[in-house]
Amino acid sequence: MDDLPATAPKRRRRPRQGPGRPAAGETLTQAEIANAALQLILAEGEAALTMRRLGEVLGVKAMALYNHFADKEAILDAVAALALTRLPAPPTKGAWQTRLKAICHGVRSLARQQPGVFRVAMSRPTPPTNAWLHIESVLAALADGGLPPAAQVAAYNTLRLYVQAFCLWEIEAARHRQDAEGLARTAAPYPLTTAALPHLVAPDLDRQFEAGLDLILRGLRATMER
Amino acid sequence: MDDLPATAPKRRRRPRQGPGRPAAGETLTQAEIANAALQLILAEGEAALTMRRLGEVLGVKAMALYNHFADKEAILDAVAALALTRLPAPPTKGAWQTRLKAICHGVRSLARQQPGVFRVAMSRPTPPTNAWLHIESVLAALADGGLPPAAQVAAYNTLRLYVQAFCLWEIEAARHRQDAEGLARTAAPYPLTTAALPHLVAPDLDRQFEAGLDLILRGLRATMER
DNA sequence: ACCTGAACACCGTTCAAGT
DNA sequence: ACCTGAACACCGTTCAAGT
Repeated sequence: MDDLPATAPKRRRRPRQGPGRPAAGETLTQAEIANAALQLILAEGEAALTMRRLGEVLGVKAMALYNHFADKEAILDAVAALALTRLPAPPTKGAWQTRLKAICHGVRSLARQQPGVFRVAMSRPTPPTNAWLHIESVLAALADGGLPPAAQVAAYNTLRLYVQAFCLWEIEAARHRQDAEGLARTAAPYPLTTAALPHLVAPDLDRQFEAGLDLILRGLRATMER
Repeated sequence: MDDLPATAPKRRRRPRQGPGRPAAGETLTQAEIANAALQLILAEGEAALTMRRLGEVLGVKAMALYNHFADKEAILDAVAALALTRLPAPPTKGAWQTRLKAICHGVRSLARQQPGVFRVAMSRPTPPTNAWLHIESVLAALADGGLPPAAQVAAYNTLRLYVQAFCLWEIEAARHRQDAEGLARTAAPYPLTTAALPHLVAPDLDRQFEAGLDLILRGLRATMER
């Protein structure tokens, strides 16, 4: 065994390891941290994203992170902004209905690919500024349909709220197995619920997503025709 | 000063204090705990609901709660079930559209009255069994509109997801002031977004809720007529 | 049967100290 | 300028002990 010199070789440079680390300079950057946080959620889930664990992944103590972000909330905001980056570029050609559908499907597929990241992104009180690009594309489709600004926003919000809520629901449903038998028992007093129970307890999520989207788009078309 | 006897007067009976405590027996009950939890959220917000704090409100140590509930999650489930109790009884007469609207408005007003409780209720992975009553009333309205079970469920879910997401959004919006000026700057490159910005940044929430509801109901009517 | 004390294994964050 | 060690004020939960 070697005995260490009085001034032990202090590794100032953090070890480069793990997929979360991009080609790194000598010092931590915000982008590096946000990226590692996203990868951590991707690999181990939201609960794994703690300051100590994130520091560990980056080869640094938790407290070092506070030199680059005000607090954990700020890191989550950065993750949300990063997640939006993964959305496909909004379509620019085609009928307004098909463009809207494409945008919504893009959101859903992102949610399915990165459920934990999606949940984090949705939990942010204010959307990241790079969301404007996608909002613009929705408003553009609605404007093509002939809606004035106020109605564009109302329709945008309706669509957005439905899609977001659906995706969060789908993620949650994937986590929890339902006790179909138990539910049937408690629903017994309600005839219509009982009749519809198979669809309630084991919905075809692809169909459901499409049906909700179609409902809203049909409502939109009816509004425009009037 | 008195010196205490070896067997100090141990107060077995918890003090009766605070609005969270119903007329109480000698021992804790599940209903008592769930009620106190709901009142605590109502009075001090979701963050205040910790096992220690809840015990304190009930005049008991945190660990005593584990005699009545498996864990904190189970308490939150009980709170969710309790919250549903506050929903108005579903309407039984009137056109199916007006009945659906009344149900949705009932949910929204509950959310506005008890935002913290509503958030907790919405965060539960599985809805409480006393939700069937309200589901039945929605399905009944949709059945009156002529929809078969599968379509009833699709429409129910669309409506439910929109209403829930809207209410959570409204609660969140009430919490966070937006920096309108900063948003205008970041949105500058996007003409339609900029044009619609007043509606985006300071939406008329009453109008928005109604517009979304109308959109979905109009879509439903169009579906039925076909 | 129900409640308590002490402890465990965590959190996010502050602050003074090091280089 | 950036990172660290130690500490603070919390969490939910377990477990043995008391009555």
